[in-house]
Amino acid sequence: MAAGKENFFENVYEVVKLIPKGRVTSYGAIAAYLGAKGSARMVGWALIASQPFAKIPAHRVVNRNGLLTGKQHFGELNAMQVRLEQDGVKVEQDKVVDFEKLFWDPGKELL
DNA sequence: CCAGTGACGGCTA
DNA sequence: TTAGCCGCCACTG
Repeated sequence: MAAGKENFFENVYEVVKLIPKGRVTSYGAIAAYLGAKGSARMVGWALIASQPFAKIPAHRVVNRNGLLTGKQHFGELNAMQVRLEQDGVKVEQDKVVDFEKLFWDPGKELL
């Protein structure tokens, strides 16, 4: 882990950690905020790497549909949903309820 | 070195 | 409206 691209990962962790409780965001939003607009996949990759690294609320990051696409990487499939519910986010069918309302844009709320 | 895959997103048919 | 394809960047085999 020397440096360079790691900056991108570090930025992802920073933003995700700044997500307020009860709020959620999307990969594309983070990617766009970091300047990697269009490369939302890299954000997902960063979260996978962030999982064992630190306590990153990755469960607050979902896809553009508000679907818990990454629940599979939380160990148990319901772990992500449970965590979201503990944060005050309602989840139905592995999907965030009122995703638009709970959506937290780093480039808009943070900026 | 080349090919396939992946926690996504946007466009086209 | 829904379904399918391509594009993005990085990692593994």
